[in-house]
Amino acid sequence: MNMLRQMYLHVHIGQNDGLGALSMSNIVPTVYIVDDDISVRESLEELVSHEGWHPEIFGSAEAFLSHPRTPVPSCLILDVNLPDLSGLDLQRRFAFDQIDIPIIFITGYGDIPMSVQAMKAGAVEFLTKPFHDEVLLTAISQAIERSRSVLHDESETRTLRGCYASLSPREQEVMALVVRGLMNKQIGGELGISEITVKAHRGKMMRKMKASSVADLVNMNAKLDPKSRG
Amino acid sequence: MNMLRQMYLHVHIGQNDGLGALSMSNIVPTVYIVDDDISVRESLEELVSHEGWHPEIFGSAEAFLSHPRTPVPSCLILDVNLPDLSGLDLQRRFAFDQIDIPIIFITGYGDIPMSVQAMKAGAVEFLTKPFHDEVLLTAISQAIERSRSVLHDESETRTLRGCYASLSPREQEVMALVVRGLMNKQIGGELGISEITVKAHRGKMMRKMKASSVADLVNMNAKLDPKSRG
DNA sequence: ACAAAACCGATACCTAAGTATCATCGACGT
DNA sequence: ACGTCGATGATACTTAGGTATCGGTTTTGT
Repeated sequence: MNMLRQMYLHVHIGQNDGLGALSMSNIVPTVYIVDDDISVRESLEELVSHEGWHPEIFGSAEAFLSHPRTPVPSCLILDVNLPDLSGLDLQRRFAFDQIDIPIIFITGYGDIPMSVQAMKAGAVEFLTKPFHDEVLLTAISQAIERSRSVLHDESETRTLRGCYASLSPREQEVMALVVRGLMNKQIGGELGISEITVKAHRGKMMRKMKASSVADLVNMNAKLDPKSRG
Repeated sequence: MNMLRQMYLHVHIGQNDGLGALSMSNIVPTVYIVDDDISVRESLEELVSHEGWHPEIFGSAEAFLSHPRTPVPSCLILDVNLPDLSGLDLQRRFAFDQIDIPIIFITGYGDIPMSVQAMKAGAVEFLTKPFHDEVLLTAISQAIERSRSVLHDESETRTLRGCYASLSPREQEVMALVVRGLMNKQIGGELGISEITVKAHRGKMMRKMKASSVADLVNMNAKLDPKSRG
């Protein structure tokens, strides 16, 4: 336990690894704790900080929502039975808002339909009190791993969207046809323009997208538009 | 209800849609029912067949396992509490054997950890008795939809694997470098052969893979090797 | 041992892709 | 009104990709 804490402390104050903020391997993850029971909050806070993570506690879903979230790997330990806005409500709201934060539910009074709904909606874990600390800690680790990969993915997608948005309408059209494997003359036919003009658009598009090859571009497009694949 | 049954009957005896067996839209899906309670089996069998699906009933996990499964869209209604091999055991076994059949759990005596485990392992639904017929029927519909897409996917992947397996070792190496976006001369450099030889391998590879373009090939490769992407 | 296939490479030829330069036209904003 | 940018296209040139045909060696399976 103590070693773990030291390790996190060390990497926290250590040098950047050269990969930039995207690697996130030198950042202390945040564990949000939302529970209306003050004693639960405090004991979880202690447990989480003792493992080297950064805890942030809230007494209600509303309090959590009004708090700005920083872009670091994080997860949410969420009581199902909250006054006003319940844990499941909050999860639904995140889904609606396209916010992907891994959720670990805990509850004293839960039932099977509740747990099934939570898991269907993508929860990492659904624990009933009382539970062993290690079970929760394992779940947190998994959740944070997932958060890491989600953040990495989102940052990549944001960059791609930025590139794509910088394309002119024509360049976007040309790109769509290039990733479908059409030749320049076919693209020209589709768009009713000459082959040489297609080459001009295509070249500019490739530079704007920072794509080094068609293969590269196809992979970018798959990330931008996942349903472009069967 | 009656209309539904007639509809399924109609498509069953109707003509093929011209898309081949892959479309599966003219095939009656199979619903496997595994429960040790004979009265449950019979009532579910009646319910399922009344909806136009083809029920197959089993009294134990072992009986189900020894029965050959046909390649049609299907799902499994599985009692959690079975003697010998439990429902969760069976699910684990399917996961181990890479068999992807959508599972709907039903149980009279279940708890939350059980349901959470089942859902984590990919179950479509986890119902506690008693439940309304329509809830189960909705779950079955979803499960069969999933099965349809899984079958479609698997058949596609099988075809691709067949093509890939027909490639010579060298052709496979060339393909790997082509989908990474390398030019022929670079590929030659990597493999220590001349550019013209790369062209020969590449041409033969493209024909064997039935790929009409590099874009096409990249998409094929993504299906064959999903982790080739970030 | 012999045939088949894989592997390698050269010449020749054609098509496709990419770049650079120049030019025209219209839309949009200052 | 002027400048910028997007879109279009022509000429000219270079590089890359693809095929066909020929030849050779090595490996492999029967």
